[in-house]
Amino acid sequence: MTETVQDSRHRLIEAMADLLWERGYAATSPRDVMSAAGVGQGSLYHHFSGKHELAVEAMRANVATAMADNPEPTGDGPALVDIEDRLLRPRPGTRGCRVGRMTQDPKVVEDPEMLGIVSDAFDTMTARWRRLVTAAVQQGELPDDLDAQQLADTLSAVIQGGYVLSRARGSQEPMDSAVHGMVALLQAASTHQARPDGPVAPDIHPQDIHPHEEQS
Amino acid sequence: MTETVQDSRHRLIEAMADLLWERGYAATSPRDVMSAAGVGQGSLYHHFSGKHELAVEAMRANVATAMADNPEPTGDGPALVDIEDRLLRPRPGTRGCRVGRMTQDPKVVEDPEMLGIVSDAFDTMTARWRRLVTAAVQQGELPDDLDAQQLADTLSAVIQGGYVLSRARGSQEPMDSAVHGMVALLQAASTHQARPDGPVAPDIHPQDIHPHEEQS
DNA sequence: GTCTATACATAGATAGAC
DNA sequence: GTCTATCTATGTATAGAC
Repeated sequence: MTETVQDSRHRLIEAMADLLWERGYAATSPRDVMSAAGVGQGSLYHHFSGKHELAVEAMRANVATAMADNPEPTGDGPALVDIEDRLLRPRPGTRGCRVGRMTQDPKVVEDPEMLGIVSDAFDTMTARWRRLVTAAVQQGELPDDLDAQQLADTLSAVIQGGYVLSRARGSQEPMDSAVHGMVALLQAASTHQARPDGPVAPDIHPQDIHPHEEQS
Repeated sequence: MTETVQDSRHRLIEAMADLLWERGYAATSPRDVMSAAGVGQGSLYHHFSGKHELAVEAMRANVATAMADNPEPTGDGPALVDIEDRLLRPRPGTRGCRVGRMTQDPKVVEDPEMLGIVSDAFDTMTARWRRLVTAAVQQGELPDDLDAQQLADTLSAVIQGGYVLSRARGSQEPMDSAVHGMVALLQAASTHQARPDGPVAPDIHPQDIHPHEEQS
């Protein structure tokens, strides 16, 4: 709006977003945020009603970042390859997931507004997985008796669980191991045992294709 | 040791164990624990040096509970069935995992003693999964090019991620969906497409069978 | 808009009576 | 062994100067 575009406000949101990721909501104090943002007491309570309102803004920012890191698939190319690429995308195991982390904070889960942000984010992410699974089934790359919603939840869970394992061991290794195990299992389940290259003819019944129903 | 066997001490550990599960370490205050245990200030600091020492004891108790809920497999019967049974065991999705929950608490992860307890627990759990996978491969129920350690991490991750999804949505459903998706994928990957009943002859190379190397 | 000063509750632990 | 004060530091927010 103004010329300087409320620099302190942005700094506070960025700082809170990082601290939410690193320590969670309950363990982050207003003082921590102001210190990290390099602003005084007054700025926080001028721009926000308090810690809660600032955290809501910061949580939305973290969700936006997570979304951008795992965007809606383009849909050209074989879907199974898209699934594998998505699984193998680099992820900072020991730092944890910006969004999934929030689910362990009782203060977040008890708050409808904050929980809603997290819940919607997972709905969106799972929907992206589900469309990829549906496409892979339609392209004949996965057995057609697989339930797309279930497998989408499984794929989301592998990622989220990978973060938990990596934090428990203080190492990136379990995250990488878990996603590679999932890739191997998908390939084992694939009806096309070892497709060398080239696209696949969508030779199976084109039934359940719902390309856009993000969120709920 | 004594006759009354330190009732307050046990009550404190039980109360702390529940609160660690429900709220985590950082968000649980000594007062909360004493109140839940129904004891006064003095008891806690008589039996323990402070919150940290009590939490360590309580964390060990939670690990023991989690272990007992998912015991070392017996090893008779088809391993793939054991894997599926273990996946489908009832789990309180919205409450989260007593052990995995700890990994999101920076205070826990930064503390070598507490992190060690959690880390060892995951090592043990993953080792149980790994032996089941190895057995299933040997019995010819899963393709022998699967990496047992990787798939074990995947299985652990599905459980831990299921908890995260269930807490995000405030519903048991995603946990159940995720594990069912994993079961379906395992069946799709199974080299025995639909074995009606009866045991399986272990007709494949009996090579890599390491029955006992719990922990590290 | 941003700062410093202040206020009040809670976290975590200690002191000392019984 | 267990209790009730008590203590210091921090969390969270307000007041008011600039």
